[in-house]
Amino acid sequence: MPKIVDWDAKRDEILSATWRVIARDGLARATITAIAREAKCSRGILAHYFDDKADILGSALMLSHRRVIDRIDAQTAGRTGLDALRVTMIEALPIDEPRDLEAQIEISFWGRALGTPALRDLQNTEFDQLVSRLRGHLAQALAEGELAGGLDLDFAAHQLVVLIDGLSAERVLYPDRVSPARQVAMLDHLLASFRPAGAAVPAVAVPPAAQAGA
Amino acid sequence: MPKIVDWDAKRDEILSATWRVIARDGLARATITAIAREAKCSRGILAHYFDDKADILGSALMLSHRRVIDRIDAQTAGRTGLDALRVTMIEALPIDEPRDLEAQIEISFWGRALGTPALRDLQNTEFDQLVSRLRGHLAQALAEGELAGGLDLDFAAHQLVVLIDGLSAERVLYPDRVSPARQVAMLDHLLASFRPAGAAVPAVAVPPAAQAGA
Amino acid sequence: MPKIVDWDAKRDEILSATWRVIARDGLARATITAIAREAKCSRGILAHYFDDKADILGSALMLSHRRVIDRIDAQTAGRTGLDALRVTMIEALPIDEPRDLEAQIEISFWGRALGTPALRDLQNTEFDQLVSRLRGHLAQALAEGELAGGLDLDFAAHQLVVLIDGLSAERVLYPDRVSPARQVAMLDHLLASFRPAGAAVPAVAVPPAAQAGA
Amino acid sequence: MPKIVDWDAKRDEILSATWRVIARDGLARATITAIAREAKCSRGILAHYFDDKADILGSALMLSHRRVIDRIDAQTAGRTGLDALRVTMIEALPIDEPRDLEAQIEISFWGRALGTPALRDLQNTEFDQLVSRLRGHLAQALAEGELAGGLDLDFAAHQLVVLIDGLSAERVLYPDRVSPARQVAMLDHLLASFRPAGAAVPAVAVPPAAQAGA
DNA sequence: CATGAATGAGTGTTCATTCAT
DNA sequence: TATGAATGAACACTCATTCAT
Repeated sequence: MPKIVDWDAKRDEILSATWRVIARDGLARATITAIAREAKCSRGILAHYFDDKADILGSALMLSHRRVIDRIDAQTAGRTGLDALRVTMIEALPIDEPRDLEAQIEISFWGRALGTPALRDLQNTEFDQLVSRLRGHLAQALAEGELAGGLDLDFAAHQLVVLIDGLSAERVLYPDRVSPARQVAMLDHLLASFRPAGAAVPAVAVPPAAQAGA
Repeated sequence: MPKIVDWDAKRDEILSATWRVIARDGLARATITAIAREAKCSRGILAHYFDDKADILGSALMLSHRRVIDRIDAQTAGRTGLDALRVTMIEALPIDEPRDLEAQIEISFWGRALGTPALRDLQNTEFDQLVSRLRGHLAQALAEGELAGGLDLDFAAHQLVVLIDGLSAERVLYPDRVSPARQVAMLDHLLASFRPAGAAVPAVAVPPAAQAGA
Repeated sequence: MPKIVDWDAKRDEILSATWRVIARDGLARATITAIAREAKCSRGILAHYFDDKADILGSALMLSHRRVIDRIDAQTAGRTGLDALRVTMIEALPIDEPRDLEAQIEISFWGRALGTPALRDLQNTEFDQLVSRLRGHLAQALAEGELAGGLDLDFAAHQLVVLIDGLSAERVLYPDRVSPARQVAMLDHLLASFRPAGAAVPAVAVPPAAQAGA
Repeated sequence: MPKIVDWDAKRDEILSATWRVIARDGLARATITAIAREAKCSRGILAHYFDDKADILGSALMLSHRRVIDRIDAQTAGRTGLDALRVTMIEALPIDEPRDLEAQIEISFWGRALGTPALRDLQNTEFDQLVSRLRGHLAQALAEGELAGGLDLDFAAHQLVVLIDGLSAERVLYPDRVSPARQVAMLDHLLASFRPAGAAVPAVAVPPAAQAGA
């Protein structure tokens, strides 16, 4: 059914245009007109692919989340324990341009979530999903003896999420101060604190983006 | 003689009303009408105390920042080194209701800062101010032998700021998941990583708010 | 296929409504609401056809000028010298109802031009255009021996423009005192002063409007 | 009663400030606030000297008219016939800076008069007053044999008023194109046409302002 | 007398949405 | 399926006016 493919492709195209507008001008200026102009289509056409503006914005946020998840799924395939955990975190951090865009979208929606219960629920769901992934990798790492014995897995998973959110916010607000290398260094600093005392930190490959941006 | 009003008090009253609207309905719904209704005054009177809406919102953000700074100044008086550092961090974290409000204001403005250069500049200035404070306390702590010898002070100060931003965002988005006790625990986890290996962690008084909210 | 509308026709319709409002209520009362009501459309639709209110008012003035010019072009075709000059003047004077309307529009904008440089520039351009037309006809008339030898063409052209402006202002302010016949009489009085001493004044057809309104 | 003098002086001071605002920013921007700021007093004080804004503007226009009349009275004292007529016209033309200001005020109100019957009436009264003065001087000149026998006095008086209005409008809109000397030249051109054929035009003193601005 | 705080109506403008074509 | 004309509500802001001090 090529029709469906076209339909989804058109939706994604519109949502990508929405991202660009939000990242460039801010969520407050992401009007229907601006999105339509960025997507090079008429305003009315948006109503065919989306119910209303809230649907566009919500879908844009969900698409952003889904892309991160897909990327994490692709990267963690075949990996286990701390290795999988670290790769998951790397994919969630804004260490290159497309990930910067995702972080900008995410932070833009945080403020709006305050007065929009639907957005809060959506973000709570995403939060649960990410935490449970991280906690799963942590549990596996613990079982494989990679972590210190008394580590509180819930606490550790939460620390990781807080690190993602903190670094994402900083990266968006002060892009020059939060280089990819620094992000990875903070991640590794936190991961090191999870390991048993005196454990040798394994050499890990620094992702290309983090090298380039350092 | 005209009616005497306390100009600054009236301004603060309007800005407080602005905070409440932002925290309750979000920045996008913080209209002049909503602010005037919350402040129990007419729309027109706002023009007497502020140039325009941008002035109101910007002033609201600056007042929030100033209150945090004032509180930190009051608490750090007479303290030095890691003690002063920890107190500074505690005052910057959303561990009770008024601090929650400040965090909500802050996160609300993050998204808007994307498309508003004036806001970006304002927040960059605040960032510098906070980092230099934290770094000052760290340098003093290092001089007093409280920290590990090889500690990178800039990196450590940055980690602290990232922790504040990450916890603030989480607290605003998922208030039930980020208890005050957990925030303090994450702070102490990070501070412990700054100390020399094997150093005894001094017993610190957990702030009342963190106890109550746990 | 979307609804087909004649863009220019719709614009002209709105501008005509604008004229009526200005002539009836004055430029100060020519609000967007009043114009929309006169044009029997919503306020929002005006934004589809014009950038903003200044665009509406400026376009209204330019359309008025253009209609005068078009009329002059039509009437002067095939005429030369003093004959063309006189016809040009007749078309620029408020000697019937549609020309009265144009004069009202024009005089209304004079006051606003004081504080609006864009309007001043627009009117300067129109002034140049009219003066050069008049001077061209005068030069031709001089070449054909219709004028007194020592006539200062620039001065004469200026006198004609001053007459138009003076009669337009008077007609708008005191319509009952400035009949079409009187306007033509003043025009012919001035034209007679351009002719060689003792020259016979050719019989000219008084325009129907001037007869009717006398 | 010095109190009254002060009161009138204060009124005149406010009205002069009103003139300056109108001439600089246009009638549309002549707000109560702008006038109060120009007059260096509070907004509320204006309510003590005038009923409302319409009273301020109307009074400003009337004061402008009264000053012209006073000046004409002073200059025509002891003069008769064409001499008095010419002096009257000179005083009514914008040939120096203070008279330019009066012309700007006058033209500004023309547009507003369209939608404001009270202003129309006021200006009609002024028109009558000026025309009757001019006609009186013309009648005297005719009686003294200064004019051509068949001259239509009403028509001639009207021509003079049209010249004033036309030159005033031109001077306001295109100040550089309508020098004082040119204004006087046009006036004298018109006056010459009133004289008997072949009559010698008496040498007249060109006013200093007209000389300077030429 | 004089001040300036306060009000509320009115302005131009932006915007999401609907609907006929 | 797609267009864009049209609507009406909401917005920030300006302003003349009133009134307590």
